[in-house]
Amino acid sequence: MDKKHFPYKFVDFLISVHQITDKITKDVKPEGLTPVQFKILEYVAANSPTTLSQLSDCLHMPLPNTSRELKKLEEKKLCKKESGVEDRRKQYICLSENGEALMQEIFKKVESKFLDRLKDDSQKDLEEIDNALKLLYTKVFYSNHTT
Amino acid sequence: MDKKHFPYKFVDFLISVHQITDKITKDVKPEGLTPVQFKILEYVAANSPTTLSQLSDCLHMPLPNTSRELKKLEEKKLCKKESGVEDRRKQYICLSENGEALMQEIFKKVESKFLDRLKDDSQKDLEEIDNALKLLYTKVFYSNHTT
DNA sequence: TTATTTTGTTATCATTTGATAATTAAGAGG
DNA sequence: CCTCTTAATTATCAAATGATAACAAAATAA
Repeated sequence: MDKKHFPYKFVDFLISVHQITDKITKDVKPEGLTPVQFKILEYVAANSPTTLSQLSDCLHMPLPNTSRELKKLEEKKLCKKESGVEDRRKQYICLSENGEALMQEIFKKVESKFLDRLKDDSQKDLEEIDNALKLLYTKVFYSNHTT
Repeated sequence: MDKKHFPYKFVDFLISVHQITDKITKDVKPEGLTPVQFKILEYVAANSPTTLSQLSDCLHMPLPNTSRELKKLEEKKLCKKESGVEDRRKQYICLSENGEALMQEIFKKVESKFLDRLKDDSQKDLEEIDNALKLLYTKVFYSNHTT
């Protein structure tokens, strides 16, 4: 297979995405949550239900710290923890009702800020963008839970 | 304009990109650099030359802290600082030779890890992906330096 | 049964990062 | 000249995060 390298660089793309996302999410982040706590909420929102170990693995933070931060999130009534039935060591983690509401509101704001950036684009442009998002999502930024 | 919302959600895309990128850059990050310091290097690599104020603005960190961390980066011989000629208050910041080399090596590794994910794709797929990256870059994740 | 592994908790300490005030130096404008 | 603003530095303290050890409880294997 002739794998000549891309004319376009992933790194450029990633840095750009990262910068814009940072800028947009900046004034959307709720008060009273530390960055790490927000990261956890984000992860749980996208991968619910999950376990402490999985959280710890995927967010690259030691289990004791994950446990500590999750405890705080429970105290803030944003997360729920529940022992598994088949394996009672495992703690299954979900967002609470409050947590769901919070994250949905935040996601909605982010979504609308991005759509604002596209307000001068034609319907055709929007469709192209939509297709590009889908394509990259399925072909590149898929997550293989096998590793 | 009929701005019906996208079938595909930006937030899903962003979270996915963020997770994959995190995973891929994790074992690429150099020893002896704190996360913030790496973030600074990344920014400088992409926006060189820049100033302390700009760094502070874009990375959402207070100027004194930016100054402190940059000083450490200078001590590690990864950044250079130079007073402006027209306005001698401004400090223009670039990567040093070492810094350039370090970041290029890291970017290269990230790049190749992404290409690894695509090793089973056809040439046609790769072209489509390349086009999608370009499209999103120019239409969505462009940075307007005007704000 | 006993030993071992997995999952998570609690406690503790070091490091990193955030936040703020005080200060210096240079430019802008009166 | 003097005042005001901007860019950056230094110092300091609080808060968040990282890292590690010791422990407990449930599953698994011997």
